[in-house]
Amino acid sequence: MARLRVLAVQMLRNQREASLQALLPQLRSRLLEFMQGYRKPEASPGKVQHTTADRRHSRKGMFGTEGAETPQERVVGDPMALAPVSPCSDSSSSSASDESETDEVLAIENEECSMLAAIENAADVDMGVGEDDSGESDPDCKLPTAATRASKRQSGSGFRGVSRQVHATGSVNYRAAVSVCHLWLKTRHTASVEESVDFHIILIQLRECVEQGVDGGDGVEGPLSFEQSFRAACMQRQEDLSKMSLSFSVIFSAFGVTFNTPTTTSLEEALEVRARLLAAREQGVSALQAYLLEVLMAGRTNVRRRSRGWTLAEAQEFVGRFSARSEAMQRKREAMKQLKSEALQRRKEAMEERLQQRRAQRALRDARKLERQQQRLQQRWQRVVRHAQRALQQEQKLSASSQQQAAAAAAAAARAKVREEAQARRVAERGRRKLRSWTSMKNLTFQEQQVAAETAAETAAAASRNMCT
DNA sequence: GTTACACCTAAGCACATATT
DNA sequence: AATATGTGCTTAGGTGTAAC
Repeated sequence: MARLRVLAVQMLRNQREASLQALLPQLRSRLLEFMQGYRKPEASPGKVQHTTADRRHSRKGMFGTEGAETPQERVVGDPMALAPVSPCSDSSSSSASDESETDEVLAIENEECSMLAAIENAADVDMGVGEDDSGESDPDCKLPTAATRASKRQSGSGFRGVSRQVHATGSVNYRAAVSVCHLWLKTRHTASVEESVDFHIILIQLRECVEQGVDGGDGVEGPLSFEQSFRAACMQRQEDLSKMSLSFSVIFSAFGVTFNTPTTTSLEEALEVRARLLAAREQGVSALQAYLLEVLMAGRTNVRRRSRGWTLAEAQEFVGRFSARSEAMQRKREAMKQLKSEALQRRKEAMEERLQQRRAQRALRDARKLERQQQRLQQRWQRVVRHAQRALQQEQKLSASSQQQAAAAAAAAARAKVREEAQARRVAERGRRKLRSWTSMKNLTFQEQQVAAETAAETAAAASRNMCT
């Protein structure tokens, strides 16, 4: 394990500048080499037999009281190939140079560990998407999409599709599992992570083969049904599959209920259950319930270990969930619809209310405007009235004064007339006096008398005019 | 609705120890 | 010695759920 770390870190250090694409296959192949080298010597497929010796050995290893670690224990104790380890754990089997390098590794482990994990993931991606020509391609241990890579969910084993179980006693087990179109394939548990990874690789190859068969891909004569394709793929890998003690269950969700059928070791049974469940789902809730009830109540023969059976009441209660859930979903849909329409109604009402408010506001504004206009008119009117009154008063004043003036004028005119008349009389008197004096002057010619008379008349007239002005 | 897990429960086995 | 019972461990089967 330490060697692997050293190799990994060396490669990282040496090739940090190199492109990731170039680095990943090498790292991956080294990892697989290591894992191959550490493969458990005994390969006992099928049921695991616990001999007394095995168990004693296992217990010694478990409690760590005596004896050297077996390879298996080392793998179990160090399930993550690239996980941190204590410095002394590998000291007995490591060379001096390895030790120093291990120390170095440990020193930079914190820094590198996350990077290694990232690279491991990236390597998986690389192998899942791009093809590795090394012949050790592992299309299986992959995190194929960015979305999956970003997922917080992480396999405890460090390998996609291989789950890890740690028991209270500290023992660790691995199991590979893959789902293929509702069919869930699980291998037996193994104590060795690499064995489970191998199993998972085989399962993924199987899945790809099945999908190719269904799609009518390369080397396949036309599209096959899922069952045909699955059977054919299993036939091709019969030898590998026999080592894995595969068990099948159908994972399915319908009408809002997710469930899985009881596990079976019979592929044919699993395929049939799957096909019939899919068909029943198409037909509706009651058809699905009927068939599922049949499945649950059927005696189970193709199992390694029988789990609890279903009583009729339990099975009925379970299948009843479908109709209940279906009804609940229907109710939910209706409720949603109702809510939606209510929301729409509320929105409409709110809009109407806002509109009314706006109208009321506008009316209020208009009323205020009108009021202001009226006030202005009123004020203007009042001003006009005051003005008119003042004008009238002035008029009246004027009229009164003009009357006084007229009266005064009339009085003055009368006085003037009197004066004028008096003047005229005086002038006339003077003229008469002159005339009398002229008559006394008898020696004046007639013409001179005429001129004198005219002059006297003009003087009288001028005097009269002067009086008038 | 599907997939890929993590996690839990319990069946089944082997062994130790107590009882007959 | 035979049998019953308790304990420890492995692993099959099943459930829940996050992420998509």
